[in-house]
Amino acid sequence: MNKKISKIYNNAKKYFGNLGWWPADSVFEIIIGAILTQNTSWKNVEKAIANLKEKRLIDPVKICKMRLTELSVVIRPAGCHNIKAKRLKEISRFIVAECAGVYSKLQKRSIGKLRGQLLNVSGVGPETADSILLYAFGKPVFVVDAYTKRVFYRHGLIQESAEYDEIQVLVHENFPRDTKSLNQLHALLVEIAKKFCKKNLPLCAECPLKGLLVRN
DNA sequence: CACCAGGCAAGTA
DNA sequence: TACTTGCATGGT
Repeated sequence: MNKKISKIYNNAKKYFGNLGWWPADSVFEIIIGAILTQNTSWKNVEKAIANLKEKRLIDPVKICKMRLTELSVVIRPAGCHNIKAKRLKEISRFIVAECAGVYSKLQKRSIGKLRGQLLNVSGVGPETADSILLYAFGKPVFVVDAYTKRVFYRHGLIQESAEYDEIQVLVHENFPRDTKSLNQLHALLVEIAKKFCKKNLPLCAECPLKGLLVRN
């Protein structure tokens, strides 16, 4: 077990403390958020979710029945609203078909099976699938995103060309495989990246991980 | 392979 | 003030 990821985790945690990520009122709200946040900042997603809540639309059956154009208007602040409206209907159809809103039915399935099924839904790629597995279903899965990739690259853990699955395997093999730790690790990496590891800029001198740095 | 869909915050000139 | 950048996925 390479200890580097745990060191990143410990240093970042000293700096940011416990982050307690992805608060939401329901499993389905998390699933919606996972779709809406694709290529989009969370601020914009919050506005779209607020619109959905106001109209009592955090409900897979209602989203299935709605007209695409109507849904599109409600989620507009999240960007790519026409595409994402389609994707919300796709994932809603999956939820209704597979569990009719009884999420414990899905939760009982293995990570491998559920991940495969989620990836089979149009508009759900690896990051979205893993976000749903971790945050909605509490499965011990690491979510790779642009921020975590950048932090790992700047600390010499991966090549710039490293692909999603490779990065995920690296974490799964070198970090405790439990839901709370993986949730916390992802949240910490995002905060580190935003504050100290910005794109196209040298690493900040104040970065709490700088002692672990091997390049840049 | 490159480009597009679309919004908004945050950063920079 | 006005321009630029970041940001997952699938279709063209």
